[in-house]
Amino acid sequence: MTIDVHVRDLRYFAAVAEELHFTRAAERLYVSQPALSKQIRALERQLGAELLRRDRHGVALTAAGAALLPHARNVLSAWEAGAAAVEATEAARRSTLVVGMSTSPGRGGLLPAVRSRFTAEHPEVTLRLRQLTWDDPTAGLADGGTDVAFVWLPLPDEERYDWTLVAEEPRLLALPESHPLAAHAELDFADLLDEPFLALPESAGPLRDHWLALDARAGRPPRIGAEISGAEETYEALVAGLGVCLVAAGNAPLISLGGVTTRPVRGIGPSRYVLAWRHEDAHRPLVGAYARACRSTVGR
Amino acid sequence: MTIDVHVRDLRYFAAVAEELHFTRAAERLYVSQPALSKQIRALERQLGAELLRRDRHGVALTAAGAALLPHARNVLSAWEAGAAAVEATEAARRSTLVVGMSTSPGRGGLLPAVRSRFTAEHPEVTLRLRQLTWDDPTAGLADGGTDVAFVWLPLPDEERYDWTLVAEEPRLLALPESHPLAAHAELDFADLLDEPFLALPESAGPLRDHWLALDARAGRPPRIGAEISGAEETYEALVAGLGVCLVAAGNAPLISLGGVTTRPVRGIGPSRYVLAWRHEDAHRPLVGAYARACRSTVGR
DNA sequence: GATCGTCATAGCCGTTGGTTATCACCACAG
DNA sequence: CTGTGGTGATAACCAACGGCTATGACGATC
Repeated sequence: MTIDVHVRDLRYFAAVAEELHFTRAAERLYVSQPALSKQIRALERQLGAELLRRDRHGVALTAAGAALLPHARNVLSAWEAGAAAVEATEAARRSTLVVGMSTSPGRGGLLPAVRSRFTAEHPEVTLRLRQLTWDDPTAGLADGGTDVAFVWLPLPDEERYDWTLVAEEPRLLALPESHPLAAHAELDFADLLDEPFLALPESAGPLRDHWLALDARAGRPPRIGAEISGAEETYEALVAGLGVCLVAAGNAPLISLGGVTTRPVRGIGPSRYVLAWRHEDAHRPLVGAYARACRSTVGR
Repeated sequence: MTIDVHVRDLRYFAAVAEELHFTRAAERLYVSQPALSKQIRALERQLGAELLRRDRHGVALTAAGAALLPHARNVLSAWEAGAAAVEATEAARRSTLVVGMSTSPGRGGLLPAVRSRFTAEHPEVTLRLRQLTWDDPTAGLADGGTDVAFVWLPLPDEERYDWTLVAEEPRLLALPESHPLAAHAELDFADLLDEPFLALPESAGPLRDHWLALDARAGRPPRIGAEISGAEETYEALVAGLGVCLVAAGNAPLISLGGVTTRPVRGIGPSRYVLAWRHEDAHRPLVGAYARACRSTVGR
């Protein structure tokens, strides 16, 4: 059976113990004298001990009060430190922006350009870059690990996020150079329905379906050759012949290395690459500023 | 502008931070889960910082929460120590009885006899003896310095105290052997009305009047030779011829030293020596026990 | 696809913590 | 002796707090 106390009451007690005068202490604490009187009595009742003796000659500490006073001060300073620590952490958070991304956005120095625009406007802000795996299609937005993120549409829980368009790119088919279909300069998606595909993890949700082009399969389930959650992994799976996969045109260079190539595909739409943030963060100045910096960099 | 907090809320927070599970923490804290949830949110609102992140995968500490946790533990342990200190002090007070007296009660080993009876009944109790000056006719009862006290009636604020009779003794006149009145074996108070008297301090109130035998003066104000607030002082004042004074028969030996003597006085009543305590302490076991020990010692 | 378990919300109610107005008491000046 | 000023305590009132039960939204699981 622990007995708790309001830190305020200890502050009140310490003030009275210092002043040895209720009215003056009440003034110092910006409360009325009866309120102070009542709170001190409540504290005494709660502790089952008389802390202050009031008589004709004034106010004096009792033994119990004298025993409590240093501890009360300890509690007060401990709490002060705690509140300050939270405040400091919070201030750091407010002046730090974490940018999430799955693979590098690349695309001709987009990231450095946005950074320089942003830091020109907010030189005091620390900009942190965070790379996340493909398990999380929101690149850290969902769990608060990031404040803004470069991601591919569609996002899960779409209404929870706002975004601004970075690029809209056609999807190419990535496949081993040795693959029979590599002989064609351009492909038709209808010819790929039976091909094993490399797929994002289940947790990627609608984004996984998008890169499988589920909407172009008329209900026929795709064959899954392997699951991939990184660029190197994808390259290895392609070389190993585990399957083929769609990639955005802008990402083609990342995997078009020895033994892997890409081909245009008819019959599927483009993909949209966006900078996204949580809807509830829309008002945060840094989020807005970064989005603006991104927009004006892209729109140039 | 200081922000206070209820220690309970920190306890709640620490519990959730340890369990990382609201329902389990609520059980451990013996509160309902909604109550816990609400209090944590209130704490977060008060601090203006998210302390815990709740999402599909469970509960996790945020940076602010992690920053707060050790401080919260500090506050909790500081308060625990404070409460324990008060409790210890209070326990000591409950097991200590402070006995006040102005001069030694003397009277044939009364004090040791009461002590041995009392400690036989309460061997665990510390009995402290405290000597007080004649400025305080209640011998420390008024300001709480003592729990019980051997005093002379009448007391100021008589209704505030209870008492049990120790002795009823005639009042003698103490005077220098060289004084003309010392020639008589017995005196009449009417013959003393013009004598300068030694008086207790003003603060002694009605007791001062009693030792001046004000009620036997028919309104004629006494002549005050000096104020006295101790036995040695009284002896010196008598020897110096500053005045005479009344003393209880039982106290006569204390000042009947070289050059000072006492004589019976007709026309004034006796004095009552009592063990007294504050009325509000009447129920305290130790007070009652001491009074009982005193009564049975006296009544023997 | 129903169920379970999680945390959040709603609505209710006794308690708390503040207010102003007033009292009882004492010291002190006239 | 008698006002008068200043002390802390008390009364009456009221908004906010802190707890409860019941219920909801949402994933995870079988």
